[in-house]
Amino acid sequence: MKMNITIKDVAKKAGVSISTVSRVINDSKPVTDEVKQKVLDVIKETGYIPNPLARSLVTKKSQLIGVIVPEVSDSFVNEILNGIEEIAKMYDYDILLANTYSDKEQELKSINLLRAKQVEGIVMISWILDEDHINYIQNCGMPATYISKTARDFDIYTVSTSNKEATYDMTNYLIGKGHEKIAFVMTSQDDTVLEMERLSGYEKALSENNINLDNSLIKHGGTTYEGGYKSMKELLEDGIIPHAAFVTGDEAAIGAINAICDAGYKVPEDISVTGFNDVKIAKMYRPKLTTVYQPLYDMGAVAIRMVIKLINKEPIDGKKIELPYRIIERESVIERKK
Amino acid sequence: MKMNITIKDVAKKAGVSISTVSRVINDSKPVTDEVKQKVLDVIKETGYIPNPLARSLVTKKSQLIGVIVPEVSDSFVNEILNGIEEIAKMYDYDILLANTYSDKEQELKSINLLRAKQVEGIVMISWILDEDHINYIQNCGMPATYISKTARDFDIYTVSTSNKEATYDMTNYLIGKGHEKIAFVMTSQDDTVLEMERLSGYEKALSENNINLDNSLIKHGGTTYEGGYKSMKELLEDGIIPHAAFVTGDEAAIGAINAICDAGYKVPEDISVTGFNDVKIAKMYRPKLTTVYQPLYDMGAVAIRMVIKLINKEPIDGKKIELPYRIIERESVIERKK
DNA sequence: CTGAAAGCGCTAACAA
DNA sequence: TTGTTAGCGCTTTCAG
Repeated sequence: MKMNITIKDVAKKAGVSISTVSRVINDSKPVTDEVKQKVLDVIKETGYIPNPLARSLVTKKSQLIGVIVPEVSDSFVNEILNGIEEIAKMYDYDILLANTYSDKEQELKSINLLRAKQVEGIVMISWILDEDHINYIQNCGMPATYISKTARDFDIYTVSTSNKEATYDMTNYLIGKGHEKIAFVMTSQDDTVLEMERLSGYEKALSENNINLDNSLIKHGGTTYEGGYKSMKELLEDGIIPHAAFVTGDEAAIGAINAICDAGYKVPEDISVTGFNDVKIAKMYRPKLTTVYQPLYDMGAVAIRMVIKLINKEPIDGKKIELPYRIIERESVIERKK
Repeated sequence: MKMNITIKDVAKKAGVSISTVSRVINDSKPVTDEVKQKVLDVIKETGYIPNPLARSLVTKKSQLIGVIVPEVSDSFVNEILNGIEEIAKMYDYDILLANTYSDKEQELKSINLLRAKQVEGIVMISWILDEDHINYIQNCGMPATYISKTARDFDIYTVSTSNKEATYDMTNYLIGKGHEKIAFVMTSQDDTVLEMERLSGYEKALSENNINLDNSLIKHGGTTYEGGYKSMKELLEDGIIPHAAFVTGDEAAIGAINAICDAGYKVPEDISVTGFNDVKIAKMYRPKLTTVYQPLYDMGAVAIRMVIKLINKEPIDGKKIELPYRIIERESVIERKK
């Protein structure tokens, strides 16, 4: 368990040159079996580990990928992170993590910071994406993927699920269950693209079923627990009692359910509620949450795989990857009695 | 936004030697204001960023700290991670994350892997700690802190909260509420130290109140949601209906509550339940969970700060840091009617 | 197949 | 105060 054994030490001890040692550890060039074995023995004996810093310096490959996230403790984020981490390790990459707390400044700064740290690529998760982000990502001079619920219209690599369709489907599902007055609690105001995609899915389903759009049913509360709670509370306090609430985030949905319960109503008996993402807690909460399943782990896996491919200049089929979603029926929605 | 500008380029452009440039970027040695300004200008103009790899190679400081965790998506873990990340950044360190999925092999391997990656120190979170871990940590040749719910008796740096006392207090609290038949659902069998500490706290409280220890009330189900659910289900199916259940983990506690509800009992009316950790979900679930608060963020912050101090050979007061805990009374425990 | 030597970008003596 | 130079540990020509 010593340190500081260098390639030199190994070379000397094995009676060969350092280039030969280098060749065997990378098997980059042919080496006689005999010599090879000898070197291998010495390596094992001394416990030599090549210094990746020195290696990176010459190869210009740091084996590092930067991951920018709003917050590790967000369940949407950390389930994705699991996928990122595992695949990265599989390809011998390490992850440099940057928490931004959804601060745009921080997000932009992180890109530079990570680049300075010599990462070879970047995976970014962010709730909100505007032109500054796009510019930064496009000009950062290295492979970058953006994991999002949206961003289909920007010319950057993204992995996502189809929001418009998912929102449309879920709204339809709710309508199919007899609900007409459907509250829609979504991300905060500033996220224009996601906003539009989701809203259009919601509106489309409504109009196809000849239900008038009622703007007072739409809330921009954000996707946090608190946001969901507050939005629903406001709705109820304004005397608006929807048949169902479609909350575009599981934690927010649970916040909404709690707000409903605190106001003396019952879920799903009085008001049905659905979430989005199918995060761990969706199964743990009671009533179990009916929600839109997204393959979070896979989204992370695909995104990191994409940057690795980009780094290695492997062919990629398309800049946009959309992963499938599906509605998971659990207990928070029931048929409305008319 | 170009790359590949090196210290040489800056030196040439500023008409000085590279050492002078090095001096101004590190302000390690005095440089004439005039020259300094000139260099600074060129740096700004070219957008030069020093290559940390090259720097690390010579200074032997990678500015990297390895963090070994069972799983990022565990809420106990990621709330700690927030603290680690933030403080690390504050001291200009980056985090190399290693997920182990609680596999001992992986944990041990990760220590070596991270060392190979030239991290200057390690923070490790692990549910279970045995002598192999201790040996590895002690012999890894670099500063390491262990964040745990236990490990007071090992000669390594740890940050934790006092388990025995917390368990004792919570048990007493439950007894004070009139509960006598108190189920105790804890970590899985193999975690001897934590096991002992917690059990002894539980037993102490019981015996001081003249309540006989009933081993059939003790379950080693682990701290996952599933573990808690299963343990409680088994208990109930064995015809054991406790007055209260003390589950040493919030997610597991919620699992237990669900098992109780699924069996047709009510929480807290029929059975009171408490958790441990006060993780985010404890406030989100209904009934809100009565639990033992632990300063998770602070635990991470303290641990990483400790490692950084160790790296810089700053003085440290004691190898063991115990952070305060406290019982948070919410809704999952009520007074037992006799 | 193997070794010598150059150099990755930087810091840190050592001179000047 | 500044420049020159020798490495840090490694990979990679280039000869042999």
